[in-house]
Amino acid sequence: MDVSTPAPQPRKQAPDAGRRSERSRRAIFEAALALVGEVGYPKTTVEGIAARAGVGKQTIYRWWSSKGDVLLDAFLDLSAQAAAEAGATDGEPYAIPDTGDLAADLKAVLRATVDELRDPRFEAPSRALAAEGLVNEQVGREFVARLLEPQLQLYVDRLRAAQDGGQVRPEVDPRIALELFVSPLAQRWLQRTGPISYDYTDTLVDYALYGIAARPPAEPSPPARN
Amino acid sequence: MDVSTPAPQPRKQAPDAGRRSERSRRAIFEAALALVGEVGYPKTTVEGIAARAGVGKQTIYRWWSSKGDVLLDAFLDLSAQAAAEAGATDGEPYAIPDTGDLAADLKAVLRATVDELRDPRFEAPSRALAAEGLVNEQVGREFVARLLEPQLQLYVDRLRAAQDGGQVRPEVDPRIALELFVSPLAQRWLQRTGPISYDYTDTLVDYALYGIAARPPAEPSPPARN
Amino acid sequence: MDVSTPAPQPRKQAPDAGRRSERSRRAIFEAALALVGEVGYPKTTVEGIAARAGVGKQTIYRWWSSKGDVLLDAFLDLSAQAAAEAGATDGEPYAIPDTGDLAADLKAVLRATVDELRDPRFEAPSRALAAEGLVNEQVGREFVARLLEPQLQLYVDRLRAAQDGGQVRPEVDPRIALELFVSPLAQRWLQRTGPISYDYTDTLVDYALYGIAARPPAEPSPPARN
Amino acid sequence: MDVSTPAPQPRKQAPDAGRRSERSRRAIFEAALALVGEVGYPKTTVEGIAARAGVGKQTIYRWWSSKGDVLLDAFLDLSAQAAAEAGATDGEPYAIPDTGDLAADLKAVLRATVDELRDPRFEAPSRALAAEGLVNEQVGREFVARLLEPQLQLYVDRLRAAQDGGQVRPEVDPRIALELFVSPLAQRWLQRTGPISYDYTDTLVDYALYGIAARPPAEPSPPARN
DNA sequence: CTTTAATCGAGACGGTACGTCGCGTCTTATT
DNA sequence: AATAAGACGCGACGTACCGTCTCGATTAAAG
Repeated sequence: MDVSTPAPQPRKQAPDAGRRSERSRRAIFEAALALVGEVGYPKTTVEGIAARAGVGKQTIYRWWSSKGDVLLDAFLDLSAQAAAEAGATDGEPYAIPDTGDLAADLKAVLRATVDELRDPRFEAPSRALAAEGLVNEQVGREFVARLLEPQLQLYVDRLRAAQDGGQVRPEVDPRIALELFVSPLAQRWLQRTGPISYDYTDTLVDYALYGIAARPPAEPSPPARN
Repeated sequence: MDVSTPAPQPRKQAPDAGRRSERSRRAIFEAALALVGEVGYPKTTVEGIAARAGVGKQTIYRWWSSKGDVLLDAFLDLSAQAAAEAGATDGEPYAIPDTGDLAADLKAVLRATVDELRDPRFEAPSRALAAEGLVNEQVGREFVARLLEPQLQLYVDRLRAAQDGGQVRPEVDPRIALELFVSPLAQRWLQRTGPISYDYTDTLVDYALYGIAARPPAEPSPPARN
Repeated sequence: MDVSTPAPQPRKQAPDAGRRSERSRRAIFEAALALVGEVGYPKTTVEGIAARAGVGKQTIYRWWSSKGDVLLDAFLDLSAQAAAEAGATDGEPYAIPDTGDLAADLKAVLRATVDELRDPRFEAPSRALAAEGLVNEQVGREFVARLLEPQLQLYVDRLRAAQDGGQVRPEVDPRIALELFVSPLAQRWLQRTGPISYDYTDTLVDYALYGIAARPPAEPSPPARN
Repeated sequence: MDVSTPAPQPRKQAPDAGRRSERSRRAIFEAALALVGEVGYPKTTVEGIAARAGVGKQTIYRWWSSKGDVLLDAFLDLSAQAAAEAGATDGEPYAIPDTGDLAADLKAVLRATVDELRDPRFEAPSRALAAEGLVNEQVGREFVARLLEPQLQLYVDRLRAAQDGGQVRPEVDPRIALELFVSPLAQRWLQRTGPISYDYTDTLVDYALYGIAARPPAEPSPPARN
C-alpha cells in the first residue's frame, strides 16, 4: 500500500512501510482512543499506549512523532470508519442534502452534528486534538486540513448551490458565511461557553440567513416561503 | 482589606492569605507570562517559573494548583492592567461605544479585537489558556467565567441597546446573536482556519446583521436608515 | 543579663535564657522522644517535633542547633530523671557496688545494663543518638562526654578499688580493661551482631577477668574464692 | 550466566538484571564512595551520586532502595577489590596467619586493622555504613552479614585452631572470645571514645588472653588439660 | 503597676532533595 | 528489517523539610 507516494510521513531514515505490522497499527489506534476516553488526553502517555497495545515504544516512535500525531491518525481512522458506515450503502463521499430548502437542510445537518458532538466515542479525542492543535502548530494544521476543512467544504458546496438557486445573495462569500453557524456551535462545544441543542442550532441558522437587524417596515416577510 | 472573610480562596489546608508575599506573586506572574511567550506553553514548567521568579516551587503550589492555574491568574492580572490603562482617563469600566450606528460600532470593536489578537504579549498566553481550558475543565470554566463572559456581556449590552432603539429585531437573543461574529473570529484565530483582517470582521458584521439570504425583490434597502 | 558567664551555649545573639519557657522545653523533649520511638530517628523532623510540642519552629532553633542536638538534651534529661528515680532514696550519685567480689559485682551491673538496653523507652533514642554521633562529630563528642564517659568512669573506679584490694593486677589499665566486657555488649546491641543475655555478660566478665588462654599446668584455681 | 534463575535479587517489578549496564554500576560505586569521602555521608545525596556518575536517578532507584543500600554495595565492592589485591599472589581467600604463637598472630592482625581503619579510603564509608546500619535495620543486617561476620569468622577459625593446639581453654566460646579485643577497637574507632594505636591493640590481646585478674602465686593451672 | 522588650506560636518564604513518571533513544533477542 | 521488551540519560513532577524570616500575642523583668 501507498507505493506511489515516495514517503508518506518520513521520520529519520524512512522505515520500510512495506514491512509494517498492520496488527500493531490497529492496536495502537485502539489503545490511544481508549486511553484518551478513559483517563483524558494529558494522562494518556506514549508508554501507556504501547503497554495497552502490547507493543514496543519504538514501534510507536518509528511511525509517529508524538502522541498528538498518533491520536490524529487514530481519530482520522475512526472518522473514516464512521463515514464508511454512514455512506456504505451508496458509496457516495457524504454531502449535505439539497432539498431546495436551504434553512431546513442546514438545520438538519447541524442537528446531526449536535448528535455527533455528544457521542462519547468522539468527544474526548476530538476535544483533545483541538486542544493539542491550538498549541502544536503541526498537529493543528493537519487537524484542520485533514478533518475540519473537508467538512467545511461540504457547506461551501451547499451554499454555492443555494447561490445558484438564488436563495443566497450572490456577493456572499460562502466560506465566511458558513462560519456564522458553524463556529458558534464549535466554540460552545469546545469552550463550554453554553449549552448546545437543536433549538440553538436552528436559531443560529435563522439568524445567519436572515440577519438580526430589524427590517424596514413594509416588507413581505423574511423566509417568504416559496 | 478583607477583614471579614478569613480565607478568600482556600486551597488545600488554607494558607494564610494575609501573610502572602505580594512581591513573589508579581514575580511569578511576570515569569509565567515571559516564559510562555519565550518558549511556549508546553515547555513552560512550574520549575522554570519558580526559578525565573526567584521563588521556591512550594510558593507556587501553595497558591495555585497547576501551571494552567498560574497562567490564568497571570493573564487576568495582565488583562486587568491593560484595561486599567485603557480606561484610566475616565475611570469607566470599559464598554462598547454606542454612536447609534450598530454596524459601525461592532466593526470598530472587532477591529480593535483583531489588533489585540495580534499583540504578541497576548497571543501566546491566551492561546495557551484556551488550549488548556479545552482539556482541563477547571481552568476552562474559570477562563470562560472570568475572562470570556465579561467581555461577551459587553456585546449583549450593546445589542440590547440596539433592540431598544429598534435596530435589532426584538425577538433576537443577543447572547446568541453575538456569537455570529465573535465565534468565527475566535475560531479562525485559535484554530488557524483562516486569516483574520479588518475586512473579514467587517464582513462578519454585515452578514450577521442582514443575513446571507437573498431578499425578495422590491425591497427598499437593508440598512435603510430611517 | 548573664554577666558572669559570658554565654552558656551561645547561638547567634545569645537568647536570654532567663525568659525561656520551661513549658516549651519540656514539651519539646517529650515530643522528640515520643517521635523517635514511634517513627524512628530518620523520620523524626524538627517540624514534626514543633508541631507535636505545640511550639513554633523558631523556638527550637533558638535553643538547639539540630534535631540531634535536641534529642541529645532530651535523652540526657530522661537519663537524669531515671537516675534520680533510681538513686532518690539515698541521694548518692550512683556507683557500682563493691561487695569485695569483683566478678559478682561486674556481672550484677552488666545484668542491670542488659535490662536497661531492653527498655523500649531507651532503645530508640539511644540507638539514634549513637548513630548520629558516628557521623555528626559534635553530637558524638557530646554524647560520649556527657553520657558514656561518666558511666565508664564508674567501672574505672570499681576496677581501681579492686586493684587496691589485690584482685586485679596492678599494671592493668582500668580504662582499657573495662572495654573488654563493656564494648562487646555495646557492639552486640548497637550493631545487632548477636543476642544479649545474662549468660552472655556473665561470660564476658569471666573471660575478661581470667583470660581465654590455657594456664600453665599446676595451678590451684583462678578466682581463689577468699 | 544465570540462565536457570530468572531473577536473582528482584526489587519492585524485577528489572532485567541481564540487561544491566555494568558501566553505570561501576560509575555509581565510584561516585558514591568519592562523595562520601569528600562531603560526608549526610551531604551525599542520591541526586548527587547520579549527577557525578553521569547517570539518571532512576537507574539508581531501579537497582537500590536507598543511598545506604548503594553505599553498602559500593563498599562491599571496594572491599572485594582490596581483598583481591591483597590475596592476589596466592589466590587464598584471606585468613589470619597461624605461626603457632596466638598472641603474636592476633596482635599482627589487629595492627593491620588499625592501619586499615586509618586509611581515608575506608574511613568515611565504613563509618557511614555503620551509622546507617544502627538506624536502618535492613542495611544494618546486611552490613553485618556480608561484611562484619565474614571477617569475624576468621578470628573464630584461628581461635579454634588455638584450642586444638591447647593454647586456648576448650570450654571458651571463640565467637564471644573474639569480641574481647575486636569490639573495644571497633567502639573506640566508631564512637571516638579513645585513641587507637598498636600499643592499645597489643594490650587488648594481652588482657583478653591472660585476663586482668591477679594470679595467685605459684599456681598449677585451671583447665589442667588432662 | 505599668512599660517594654524578648520569647512565643504560627507559618510563609527561598531552597534542596526526595522518589516517581514519562520522554525519546538505544540495545537485545525474537520473528 | 521490524518487532516486544525494557534499560538508559534526562527533565519535570508535586511533596517534605530545611533553616530563616516576619508577624501579632503573650509574658516576665525593669522601671
